Amino acid sequence: MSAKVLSEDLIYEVLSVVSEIPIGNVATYGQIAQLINRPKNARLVGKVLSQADLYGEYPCHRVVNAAGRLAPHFVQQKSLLLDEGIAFKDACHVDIKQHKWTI
DNA sequence: GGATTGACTTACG
DNA sequence: GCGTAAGCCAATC
Repeated sequence: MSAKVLSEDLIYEVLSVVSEIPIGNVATYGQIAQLINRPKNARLVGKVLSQADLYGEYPCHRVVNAAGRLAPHFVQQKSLLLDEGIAFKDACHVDIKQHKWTI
């Protein structure tokens, strides 16, 4: 297998999961962290996604935190989610109770 | 190689 | 629901 266990593998796994999030659903960082076999690396997921656009185009806007809040550095996220039919509770909170991605 | 930081999570008050 | 504290891990300085 690959000898790399750092960023490139992490990025590949994270983006692979993110790309599988169906339209109309959102996932949390912790959820993705578990899917890539790293239940404690929720923060790494966010850091990877911050650079994900440099590795390719992925629906990183479908990824929110456990409270359903949007990324503080990703203002366009709201528009992208609205375009996919995601319901918002507030300017910075999606209706995660309704749209949370079930594995 | 230690200290700091970060698109997080959970627990507690 | 919100602020604070603690926990975890990799990248960066």
